[in-house]
Amino acid sequence: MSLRAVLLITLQREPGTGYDILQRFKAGLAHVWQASHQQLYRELDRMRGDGLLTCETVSQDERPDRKIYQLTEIGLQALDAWLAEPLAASPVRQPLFAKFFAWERWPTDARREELTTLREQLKQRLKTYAAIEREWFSDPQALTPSQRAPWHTLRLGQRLTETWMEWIDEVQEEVE
Amino acid sequence: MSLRAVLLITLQREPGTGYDILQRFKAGLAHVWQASHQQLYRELDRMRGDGLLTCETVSQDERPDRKIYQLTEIGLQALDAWLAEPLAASPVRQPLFAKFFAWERWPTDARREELTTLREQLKQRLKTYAAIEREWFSDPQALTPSQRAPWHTLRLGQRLTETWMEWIDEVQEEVE
DNA sequence: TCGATCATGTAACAGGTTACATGATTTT
DNA sequence: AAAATCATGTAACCTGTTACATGATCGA
Repeated sequence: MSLRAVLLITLQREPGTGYDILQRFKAGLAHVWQASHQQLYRELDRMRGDGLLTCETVSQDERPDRKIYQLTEIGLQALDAWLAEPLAASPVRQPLFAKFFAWERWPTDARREELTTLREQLKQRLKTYAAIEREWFSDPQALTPSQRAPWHTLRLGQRLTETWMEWIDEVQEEVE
Repeated sequence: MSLRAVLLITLQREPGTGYDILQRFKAGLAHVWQASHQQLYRELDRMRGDGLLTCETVSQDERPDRKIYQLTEIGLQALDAWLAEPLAASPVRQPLFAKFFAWERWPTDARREELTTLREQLKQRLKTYAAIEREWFSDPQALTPSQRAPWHTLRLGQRLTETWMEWIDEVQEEVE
């Protein structure tokens, strides 16, 4: 259901195509949701079938058609129902932690590479977040409450990432 | 693959039944992995079919049979292969963040309840972590490296949970 | 000329959830 | 008398991943 809800939210803000939404996931929603294009196209078609969206096909010269999706009244109601319902707690799944439970069998080289690579990815993630912050939230004090709310999520994303990075540094320092 | 790897690790430490593993997930591995009993029984049977595990059925009076699973040589090799291979970055999926992007449509009551409930769950999680720490890692200084490694994962679990809780407090303070 | 971007999909498979099912024993 | 614990499963379904497919334009 959550992918569906995320699609309802982004299309409620602004109608768009599957491709457009993919770009939003990469740009302004990188800390919120990721999905493959296959998943998006399939889910958008299902949502249209369920009456949550309408689809308008726009022909373009020299380019594939664009299928622009837009919320219906039913879609809006589904969104409101989802917002009213508290989320279930998300299950814990940390495959990296599992490796620490097999410490004796985990070769030192592999461990070093694993942690270094992860640290790089997290650093990259922080860069992405900083770019989003510059682009959308350059002056946090000047934001209206409904603009400030998404900004909070970005801040948490940053802090969680920082917490991870600090931990990696500590672990590496201790075992090297 | 990750569930399979977690099963390999826990069975390598000590053979056991699906039910046993479920208890380990609740007790000492609560910050690492969660899975339902259905998933465990299905996966254990598949792993036996793939030659990663052997299964010994032990009859008990007055109780259902216990099926004790144990790693085979092939299972050990599969574990080593998994440890050597770096993990793929885990996809970002934060349905709660999505709600913040629909701030205007998110009723105040629902939001308050959502955050309060989540905070309670996180607090509960910290209690669970504290219990694990008391039980398994009561004297961190005295641990051998291979005992200390899992302890590190518990510490990160705690810090991430604390980061979340601090953020909830800040958000609630700002909007109330 | 090669890779990236624009723009859409189908099909098979893997992983996870929910519902249903059984039945004795122990604890409250 | 009711609920939790012990111990196993089947079946249907939903969600996410991987592989395959098409085809034009634009910049290096």
